[in-house]
Amino acid sequence: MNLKELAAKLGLSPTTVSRALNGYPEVNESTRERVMAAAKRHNYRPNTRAIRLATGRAFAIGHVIPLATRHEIVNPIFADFIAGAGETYSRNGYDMVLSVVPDENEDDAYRDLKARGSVDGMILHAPLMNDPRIALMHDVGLPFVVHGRATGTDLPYSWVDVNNRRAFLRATEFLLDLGHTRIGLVNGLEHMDFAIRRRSGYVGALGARGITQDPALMSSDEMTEVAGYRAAGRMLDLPDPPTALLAASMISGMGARRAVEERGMEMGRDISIIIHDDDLSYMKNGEDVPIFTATRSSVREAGRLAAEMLLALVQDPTMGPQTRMLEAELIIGQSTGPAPKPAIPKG
Amino acid sequence: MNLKELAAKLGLSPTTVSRALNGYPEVNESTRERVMAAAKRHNYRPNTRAIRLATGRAFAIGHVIPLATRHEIVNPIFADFIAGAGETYSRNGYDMVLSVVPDENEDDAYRDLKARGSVDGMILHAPLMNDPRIALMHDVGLPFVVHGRATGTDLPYSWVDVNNRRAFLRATEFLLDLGHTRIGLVNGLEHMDFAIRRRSGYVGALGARGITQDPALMSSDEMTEVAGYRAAGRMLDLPDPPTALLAASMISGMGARRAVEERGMEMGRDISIIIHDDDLSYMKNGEDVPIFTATRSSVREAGRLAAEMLLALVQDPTMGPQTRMLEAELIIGQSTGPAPKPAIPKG
DNA sequence: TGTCCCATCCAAAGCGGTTTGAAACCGATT
DNA sequence: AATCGGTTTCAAACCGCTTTGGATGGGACA
Repeated sequence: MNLKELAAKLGLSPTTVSRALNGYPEVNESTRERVMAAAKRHNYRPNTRAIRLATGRAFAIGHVIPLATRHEIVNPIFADFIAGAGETYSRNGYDMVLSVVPDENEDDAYRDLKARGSVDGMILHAPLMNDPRIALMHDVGLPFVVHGRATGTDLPYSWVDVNNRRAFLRATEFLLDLGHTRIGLVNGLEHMDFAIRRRSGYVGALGARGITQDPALMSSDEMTEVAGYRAAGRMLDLPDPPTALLAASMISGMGARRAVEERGMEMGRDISIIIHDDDLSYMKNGEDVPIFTATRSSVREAGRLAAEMLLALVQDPTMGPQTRMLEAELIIGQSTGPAPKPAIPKG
Repeated sequence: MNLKELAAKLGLSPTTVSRALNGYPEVNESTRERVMAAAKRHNYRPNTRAIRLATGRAFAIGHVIPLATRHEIVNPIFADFIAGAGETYSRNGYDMVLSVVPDENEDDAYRDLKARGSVDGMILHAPLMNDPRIALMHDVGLPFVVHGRATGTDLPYSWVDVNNRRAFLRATEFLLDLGHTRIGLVNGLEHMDFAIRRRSGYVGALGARGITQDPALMSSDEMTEVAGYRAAGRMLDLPDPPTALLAASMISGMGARRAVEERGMEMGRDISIIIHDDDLSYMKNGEDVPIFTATRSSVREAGRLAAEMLLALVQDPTMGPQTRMLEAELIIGQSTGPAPKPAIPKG
């Protein structure tokens, strides 16, 4: 059932039917009702392919997912972001198209989506320091929103981000207040902007208390369980091991916990751990009592907000760059406690 | 730059240019080369919106993601499947459109995607027992592939699935061979087909050795860390606790591990754990030595295979239902060992 | 009664490709 | 020179919708 057939059945022109369905004023209310009723009765749905061609709009938002070789973006965090964004899209009648491409083709993917007219806007994931994609997107000329920020870029752009620096600053201060002075950082990859900011918060807090940073207590790797395990393990095996750890994610934290428990230590007593909790639906930080003390900020909510921002930009491209900073909460769980007294009693 | 402009520049008709670019035989080779060169030079990309309308095909595959209220599908396993499938799509010039909808609208979402012509085929996720979506999809009339199977459905359909029953049968036998007789099952939700099959494998293996099943040793819940923790904890606190556990996923297993370690036990010595490992990119089961003994089958690979199967079906709809059964490997890790001698010597 | 203005509806021209049916061209054959 | 078959090209219709630019008709007003 298409527009023409429906119009014929009603004894009206396609023009009028189209207008009636799309709420244009120049159609008699009784006619509109008749059209609406007939549309429902015949289960008419306008063909999106035709709408897209006719309007020149795609009613779709693109997400490019680079694959594998450089680093892996398809992680649980990404999944939750997508879920949040997708929710917003479908509520607004937009499709979400994911383009999974080998990362050497990433630039082409953005250009292609634009040139072939498959999307009206895009979300940029996992921005790096000086991320070249910001310039690329300006060149491409499609509205876009970055999930995160790209330090070093001087071009304007819209973003939604967590205040990563402040989150890790506060987490570090919290540990310092508990008497910890040897604090290890199990960070994400530090070519990623968020990881740089987190480190800056960590370093800043230490500096403010006059504690000099120790490179042996700072690691940077993928946010996987295994990487967290490895990094934590290395630090714990130092002659002068940390009494507290800061981990980049729930998953890193689980790895760290494995390393801790493997060494017969107990979290919250022998060693304190704070993680950043993205509030993933499948990886909740415990139930009533949080497992980990954590800086928490829902990445799903970030997805929703980024999508809303982007749709607004798509609807009104004259709107200038928008920004939205989310603050992480500091949630106290069972994984932190006062710094243990040194093993060799000092008095 | 569109087709008409390009044709004008070349002094050719749009027809010829279109044919030249699409490899039709009725165009002079020298003309084709001239056209190809010009297309590249002017960076011409055909507008997908127009192609879609003209050909009546969407060049896109749909995935419907029901949201939240019933159960949560947006999990790391899903993410990896999507990554695998997406890879195949883009290699074949197809888009992947995700439709994230409140689950009470799930049926409408399938119908909508078809009626509005946004996709040429769909993948069905997380099939249930007697899943009504199989009938729905037959009604909708688009090619589709199910990731998993739907026990109880008598309609034909294409699927890609892991041999879940056999995997859990073998895992259970492995534990029995190690002398375990009290084996707990930390299963996924048992309205999901894969969970039913796993239980059937587990029950089957016990039965074959004449061990009567104990309802207290069988749990069914979401595959989250917390749920795994809770289920394992409950079993461990029984007067007659299990000496081994079978967990539904890496994440459930991590929860189980937490419960185990919280009780001062050691995995592989005091209690054996086998998990099902979907070989998730962000949640590898250790490095050289696996953390958990596991039944392993890459869900990402399943995504690739399902996508390939679907594209074949889309290209040739007369092709009958296809099926593909994947066997899980049994990987020996550090989490299993012989059943501990009973605490109170019996003889 | 004739005009004018609205409210309402419609024909037709896009959108940017694909595809059908026919025309133009060319060398070969009679 | 006329005919023919094959190759190459093109004009125009079409996909299913939106949107522009009228047309139509009826009531208000002079």
